[in-house]
Amino acid sequence: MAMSVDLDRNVVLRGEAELIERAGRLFLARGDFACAAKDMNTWALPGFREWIVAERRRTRPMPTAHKLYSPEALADEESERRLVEIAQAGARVRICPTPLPHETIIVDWKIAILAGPPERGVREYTVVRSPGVVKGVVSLFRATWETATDLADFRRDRPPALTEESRRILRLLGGGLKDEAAARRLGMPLRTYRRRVAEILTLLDADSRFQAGLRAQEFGLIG
Amino acid sequence: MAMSVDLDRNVVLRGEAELIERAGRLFLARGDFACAAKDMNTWALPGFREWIVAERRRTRPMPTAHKLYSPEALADEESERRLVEIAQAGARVRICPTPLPHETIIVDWKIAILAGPPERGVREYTVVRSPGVVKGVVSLFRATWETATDLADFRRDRPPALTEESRRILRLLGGGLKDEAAARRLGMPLRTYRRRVAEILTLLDADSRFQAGLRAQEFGLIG
DNA sequence: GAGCGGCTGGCAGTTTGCTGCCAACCCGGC
DNA sequence: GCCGGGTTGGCAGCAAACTGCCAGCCGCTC
Repeated sequence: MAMSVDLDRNVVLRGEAELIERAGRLFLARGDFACAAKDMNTWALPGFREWIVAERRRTRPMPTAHKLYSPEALADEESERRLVEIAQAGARVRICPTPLPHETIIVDWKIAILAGPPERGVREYTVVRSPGVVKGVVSLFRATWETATDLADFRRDRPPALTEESRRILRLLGGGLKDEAAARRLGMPLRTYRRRVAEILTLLDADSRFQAGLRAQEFGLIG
Repeated sequence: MAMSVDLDRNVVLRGEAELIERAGRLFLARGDFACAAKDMNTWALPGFREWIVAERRRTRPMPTAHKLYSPEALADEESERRLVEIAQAGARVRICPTPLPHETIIVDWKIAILAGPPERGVREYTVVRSPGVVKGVVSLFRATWETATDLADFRRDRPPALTEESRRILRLLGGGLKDEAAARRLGMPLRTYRRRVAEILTLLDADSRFQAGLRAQEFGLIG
């Protein structure tokens, strides 16, 4: 009896497709949303994440999202930018220096989804509803959250990882070249060049090019 | 005999008005123009300098001007900016660490004007035409010129002296504020704010605000 | 092959920043 | 007071930079 209840409450799903099919609606919960992961290489299934984000944006009031990551989530330029954009979108993001499990998601502090490592390309997801287990997971999450540092603080004194291209752009900007000239020298259309510059500004938390120059020099990203 | 020749050739004039009246035309010589002074506080007579500059700009080809100053010429923001503008206008400017005489002007390497220190507010100018004396002055000038360092080099690793206002503007720029907001916070009209920013860019040898941010941080003008 | 998602790059409209012009003002000497 | 030179600040035109839009392309999976 008690066992069948547990079987019912804790479901094991294999692969993202099955997860979405069987538990997708969970992500639309009106309540809070917490998530811990070691990096940004998750939710590979195309389009689904965007769909969730769009749905959640519609909800009023927008539930707060708590995101906890290992520093690996800032390892490359693209990941870091995504993280920054998540934070700008209103999520509370923290970085935790200690290793995190592959992925843990908590919906409304009532349901937990624990993801295992990929096995032969397929990841295993355990949807946990048992109040006792969830409570444990939640308190673990909360404890880790408390010791973690805010994304903004963490990034304040740590230069972003930049691609070679970005560093080249920084050098051209530092040379005082106009966008037109810099783009030409890189053999790159103006529109793309400006996209790159805008992305770099995001990574540097800069609201203006002046500020970006400041940070770039501060982080020693030039000479 | 020889004495009267020398009297004729070396004229002593008192005060700038007399200098301009009796020797003003010398400054319009088509030939080269060299000048050594310890700072920029010279040629106080209003308008005259501008007149010379305008006249010389008309001459083709424009004679090269050699300007030699002590580091005091960069002591304050205004002097430094004027110096930079002189250099941008095509004059060759060098800074000489050793003390320079009050002021020495050489026209076309043929006539020298030596200015003494102000006595009771009036400065004494000696216009020298004797070839021997001029030759001596010229070779002195040339020797000093050779040991002096170019303005650009001198300024490269030396932060400009900034007023408190300029530093406040730098902080606002570093805060990522738009011109509109920054000007409002300083209680300053937009036009004036932008004038100040442009002046600061000149002092920092920056062609863009990004570059200015770079330099400002490099010189530690922010934190 | 078709379908899909993401990136690209041109266009155009907006914002932001830059600068010449000029009347108004301030401040010194006379 | 007057004058002359310098600074100021509004305006307007221009240059530079930012951004939304969207068609087209690339790489991927099915």
